[in-house]
Amino acid sequence: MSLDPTDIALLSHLQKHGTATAQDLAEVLHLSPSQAGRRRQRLEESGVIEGYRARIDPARLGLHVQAFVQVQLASHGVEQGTAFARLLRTRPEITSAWTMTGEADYLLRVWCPDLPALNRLIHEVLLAHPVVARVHSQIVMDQPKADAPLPIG
Amino acid sequence: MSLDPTDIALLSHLQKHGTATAQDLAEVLHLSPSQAGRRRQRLEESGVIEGYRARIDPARLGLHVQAFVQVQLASHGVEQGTAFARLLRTRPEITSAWTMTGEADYLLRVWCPDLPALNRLIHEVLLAHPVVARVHSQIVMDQPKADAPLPIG
DNA sequence: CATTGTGCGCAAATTATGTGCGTATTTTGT
DNA sequence: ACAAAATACGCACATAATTTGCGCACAATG
Repeated sequence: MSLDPTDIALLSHLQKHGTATAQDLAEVLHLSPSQAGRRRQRLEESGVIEGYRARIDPARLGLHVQAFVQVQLASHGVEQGTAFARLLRTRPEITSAWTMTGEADYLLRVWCPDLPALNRLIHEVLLAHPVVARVHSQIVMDQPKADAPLPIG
Repeated sequence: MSLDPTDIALLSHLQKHGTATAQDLAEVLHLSPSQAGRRRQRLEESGVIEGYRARIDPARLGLHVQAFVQVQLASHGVEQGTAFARLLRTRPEITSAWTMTGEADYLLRVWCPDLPALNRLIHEVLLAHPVVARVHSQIVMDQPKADAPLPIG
């Protein structure tokens, strides 16, 4: 499926205003509400739009500590990888995980209520896991740009 | 404002299903649609819910390269900080930026169409800026866990 | 140059939202 | 412990949004 400029504008708007009605979109796109709705539906069904999320203030949930944890595994077999991937999936405080070029095997983004909780995560969950060799954690002090929409157009 | 268990359940659901109707929420929470809607409204107005976003498949937008860039500034005055913060705001391909404990001053998460574009970002935007002293970039190879909801409950 | 396909707006049926209102439940203060 | 106040609740109904069918216009295709 290919995206025309109207699709791009629609995605760009929905990325910022996820609850925009078909009528709102119609105004932005200079289209009728029915047609705007049909385009959205098409983008949802084709998977370009993966879903919708409410954004919640972490502090209001008591999540006061955001940190990045770099993890090195003991060895680099397929088995170790899947075992660690399983761990990632089961821990909700790990909200994102990446593998990257460079020295560390994994970069984790984690949210915890406080420093003791982060400490427990590191020592009782990550380091306690047999495939984990080393971790290095950095605590977020400030987030001058917070999860902005993807660059479109 | 304090959050009771019903609020938590509501937030948890909206965080995954941002377009849930008041009726959907009513079912999940064992509440009437009107009351579910009122709770949602209250959480929006009080700022607990910061907004709603559509999640878009980056690859479908042609964004094939995700990377993290660590940046060290030339000096650490307030002026350098605000100058760099201004740069962050104007560049859409930088979707997040953090300051953290440890050696590097900033960690940036960036999305680019391809490696040449990332290279241009680094050399023509970041390193070209007078306050930037050093950058170190790591390209994401895989993301085993992708922007999961915040841990609630 | 005809045919096919795609995108469009309109209209109407269906579905969802949101507010007034009266009742129930919980909290607060004495 | 108990009365008063505050908060949360469901129902009903008015308003708003969605989502189809349908016919028309325009562009691509052969």
